[in-house]
Amino acid sequence: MMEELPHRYAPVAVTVDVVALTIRDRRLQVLVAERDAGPYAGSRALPGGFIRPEEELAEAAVRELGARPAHLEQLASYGGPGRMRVLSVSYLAFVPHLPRPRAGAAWHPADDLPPLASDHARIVADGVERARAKLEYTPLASAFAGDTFTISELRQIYETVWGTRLHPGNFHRKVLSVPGFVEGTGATTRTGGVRGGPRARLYRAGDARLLHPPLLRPGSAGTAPDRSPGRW
Amino acid sequence: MMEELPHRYAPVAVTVDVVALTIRDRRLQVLVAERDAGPYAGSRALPGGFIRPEEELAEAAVRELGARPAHLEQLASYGGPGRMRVLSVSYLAFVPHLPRPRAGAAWHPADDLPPLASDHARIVADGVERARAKLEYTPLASAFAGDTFTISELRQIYETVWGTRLHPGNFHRKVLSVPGFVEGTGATTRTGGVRGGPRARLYRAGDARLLHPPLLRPGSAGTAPDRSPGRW
DNA sequence: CCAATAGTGTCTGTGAGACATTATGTT
DNA sequence: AACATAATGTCTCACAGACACTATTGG
Repeated sequence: MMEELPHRYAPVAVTVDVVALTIRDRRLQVLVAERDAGPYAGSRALPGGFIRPEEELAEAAVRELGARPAHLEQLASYGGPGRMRVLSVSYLAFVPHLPRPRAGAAWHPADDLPPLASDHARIVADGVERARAKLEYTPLASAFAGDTFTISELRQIYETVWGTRLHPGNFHRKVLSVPGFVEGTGATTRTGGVRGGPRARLYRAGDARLLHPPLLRPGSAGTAPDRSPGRW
Repeated sequence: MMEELPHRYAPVAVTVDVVALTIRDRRLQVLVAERDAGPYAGSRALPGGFIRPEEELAEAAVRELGARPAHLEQLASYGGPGRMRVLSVSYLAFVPHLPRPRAGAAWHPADDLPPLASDHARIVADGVERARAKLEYTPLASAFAGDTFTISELRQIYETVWGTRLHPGNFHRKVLSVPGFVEGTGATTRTGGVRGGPRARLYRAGDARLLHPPLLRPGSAGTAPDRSPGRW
């Protein structure tokens, strides 16, 4: 079925902006691009750009990111007259390791960002909060890790994204008790920790897509998933 | 700063489509509009239309809905080449009572919808799932009720949206134990239930915006095989 | 009287968190 | 030797769910 192009309505320019998160130096970091042209030239902004006629929204996000993330999901759309007829569809991406960012882009700590164009700072805040909530009830923390990882490495991911310390023993038992969260590889690390300790067992991501029961953020007051983008 | 209109990029037509939910006849119902013009004339679709230059996205959603909902939040955006350069930003609305739908629109049970245009059936599915999740950790169930309501009425809302039966006694105690969920009015219903029983106390929505601890859906918890014979 | 409902009490299993313990590594 | 870490065990508290029970209303 073909939808006729409604040219009698004022057209809108649609961009895709990506909140790409990784963990580097034990900090949650966001990919920030330098704008080399346009009215915001010289300033910084999220990686993004105008969508092309033949591509899906998610494809545009991957193209603007310049790499295939371990996880990608839509965040929200931001429009309104304050944006001069530019509608931004934002995406959240989890990127493992430290891929070298494409030219003109650099990682910045999520809690120490430079000034960003438009309302991108708010988009980042929405993305970080979404990421924190996602770790509670999905196994996506492993999207920040390599193919195999130890329970301690997984715990560090949680601690970094949530900004809290977690009890190592309880975390260990909890992760292994959730079906499908991780599965053992039979292997262990080649050496103990930097400061000693036995070799840790290596795990890979399991096949669960949701965690039952979830790993709840400590500090009982406070955390609830907020999937609603924008108050209106 | 002014953002220059990037006319060198192919423009896109942006619509806002609303998944409006209410509870009628103890069923979750969705507002469906008749399309009176355009390529889908005669078919049904979600209430929606093209955004206007001077309005916010949420304003457009309220305008297309034709009424101010008790709750409104953005759902997601749907684009891609399969939609012929029409990008749809969808919204989820909770509507209390049974306001008379505007001309050309009618309520349909969410689990028995007529064929809808484009991918609107999927948008409805996304909206219903979002609504179910929202009831778990927000007090928004009261958005389906009147100004005051009984605990039983609140429970019926949960049962209808979730499609499950809930234990009356446990639900009662749970709701009253969550701070800020409901607050008593001091009044009671004028009569008992249709089939008897004492007069129920009336409550109004409290000031909490999040429920902690949340009301979890039964069935989602408990990975172990269901050992309880009595199913509520 | 009978049935249905409002509201409360009580018990139990589960799980989170605090803390302890043992084994195994590194410096 | 000293210490950090991996992994597991134990205890307690909170809470969800099952179940019981009383009081109050309509038919």
